Amino acid sequence: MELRHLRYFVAVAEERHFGRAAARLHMAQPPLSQQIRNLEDELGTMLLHRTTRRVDLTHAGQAYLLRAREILASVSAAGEEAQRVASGLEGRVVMGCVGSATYSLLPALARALREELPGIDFGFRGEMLVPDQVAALRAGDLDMALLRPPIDDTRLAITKLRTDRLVVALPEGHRLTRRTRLRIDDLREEAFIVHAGRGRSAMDELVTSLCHEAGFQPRVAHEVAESSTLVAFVAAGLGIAIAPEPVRSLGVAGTTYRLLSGRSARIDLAAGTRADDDAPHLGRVLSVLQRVVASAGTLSA
Amino acid sequence: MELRHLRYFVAVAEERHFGRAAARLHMAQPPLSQQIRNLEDELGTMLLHRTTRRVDLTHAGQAYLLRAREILASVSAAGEEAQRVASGLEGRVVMGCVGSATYSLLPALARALREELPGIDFGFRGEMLVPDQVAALRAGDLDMALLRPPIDDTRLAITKLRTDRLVVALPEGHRLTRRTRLRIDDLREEAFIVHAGRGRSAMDELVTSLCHEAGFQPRVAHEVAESSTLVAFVAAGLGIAIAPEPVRSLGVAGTTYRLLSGRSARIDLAAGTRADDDAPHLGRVLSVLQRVVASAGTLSA
DNA sequence: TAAAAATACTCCATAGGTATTTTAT
DNA sequence: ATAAAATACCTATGGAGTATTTTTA
Repeated sequence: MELRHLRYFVAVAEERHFGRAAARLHMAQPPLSQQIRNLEDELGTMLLHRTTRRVDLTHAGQAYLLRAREILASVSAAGEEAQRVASGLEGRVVMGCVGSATYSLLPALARALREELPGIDFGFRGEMLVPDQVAALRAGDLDMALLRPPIDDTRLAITKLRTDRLVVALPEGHRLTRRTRLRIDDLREEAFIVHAGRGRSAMDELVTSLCHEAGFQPRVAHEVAESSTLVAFVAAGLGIAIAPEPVRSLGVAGTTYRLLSGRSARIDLAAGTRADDDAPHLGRVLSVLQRVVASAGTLSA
Repeated sequence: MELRHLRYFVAVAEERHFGRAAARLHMAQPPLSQQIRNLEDELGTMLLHRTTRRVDLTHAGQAYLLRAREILASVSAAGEEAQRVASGLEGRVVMGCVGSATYSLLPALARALREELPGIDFGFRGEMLVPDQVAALRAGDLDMALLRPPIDDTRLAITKLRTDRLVVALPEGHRLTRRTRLRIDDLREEAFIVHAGRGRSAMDELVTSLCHEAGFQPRVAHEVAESSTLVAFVAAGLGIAIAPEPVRSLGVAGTTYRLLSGRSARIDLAAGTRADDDAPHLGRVLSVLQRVVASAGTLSA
């Protein structure tokens, strides 16, 4: 049994004439008759009812014609699908995102990806902490993660996407809101609200090191798991927080932001994948990602 | 592109080793490598990543493996389906039934058919009048009809199933209920409730001819479209009706039945199909039908 | 009797086999 | 050094062509 048999049978069934079917198949009539006979012998069932005047499908032949067409279409589709997979136009990506980019970047990214790579099936998980992203990537639960370096894991490939400035989130009416820019030293007496998870996040490490540089130990008032909670706590007057500039886009009432000065008051956004993951579509996803990241998700350069 | 290519690819993908795959396929390794290469050339996509130590699937290969397995399974399934169709184990039958057999015969028949011919897809339409059945058969809306002969249409094939006795349906307390058997002549003064539709039904023709034999014209009080309505009208005291014995199984409160004597007080039940319909499953359906009809649907021989 | 499918045969393209080389670990 | 795939070349099965016969409407 070969696809040839199906192609020949479909031709004869459609033409209802061996001669015309043979012409359509660019072959002579006798070998076509022979192949159809071989097919019927192999199936153990007559598919055609022949007279010299007319070729008719038997009931079995009618059923087989439907299936044969489906199979031939599947064979073509399978080849095309393989090509799309190879060229990175088809595939699945589950993408994780740190809290600070979840609300600003992820929606625009999801829209752009669905529009520009419609063949790729996306899953998104926002508000993830970096250590969880690393574990999920390695476990295969994520295929790509938008995270905050540094990442100390050689099994992951990290691509830097952009650098975000840092802002201080202040409750409305806070005394520091009178200033347009703040230095880290201005926060010496403040209560800090920080992220907490199963491990230290890059953002928290940075905040701690910035304070140490300025010669003080930050006073941690609350630990929260999500950026939205962080901002809500600030709005509630429970303390202040340092965050990447994109959290401004959360726009929670009662919170004001001020840029933090200093060369080191910056944090990178990067994309992480498994270093051994050579899925062809990841390259395409990454290039869309780089373009979207450059144009959206931050309010200034 | 032939099924051979898919079979070979599946074998190599599963064995992850050209040599073992070739052994499984009862062939030598070089022609197997050759065919896989031909497949990849035709698809324009690498499916396997070869080293001398390991054969791995590319991403395109992984996608293609799934499709190839599906296609090979479809090919087998298509052959088996064709055989089942040819042997009458698969197909579709829409079956019509006259009102007088709808409630007694049809449920038992449906159960038996679904049990004994699970591969066949059945549709049932009960309470049909014979002229409508004939038209529906010819239009292809029905494939088989349980009807009351005679049928005067050479394009239909009629198979007699059994002969039903006739009963008189009487309102409870009617004077004739004192007798155990009735002659047609006893009904001379009664008001008749008869079937009506787009044409005369066999049952009505028979009632009229029985009365004429007895020397009177039946007085028709009401015309109804369904057997259930007929019996309900009798129960309501609107008249009497003559019907095939199986209508007894309707069991409507307020109606009593008495057998009608006489050699001609009988009517056949038959199955009708299109004479040119040679669908293999019809024979199987018909034989189940004959067995069910013999054992059920009538209260006596 | 005429149109079309089935036979009978012939040929050659290519699937498959054998021997060997190349390659990556 | 070795296991395994690729290459080169050969063989032969069977798919396809040509000529003819058979069938039935």
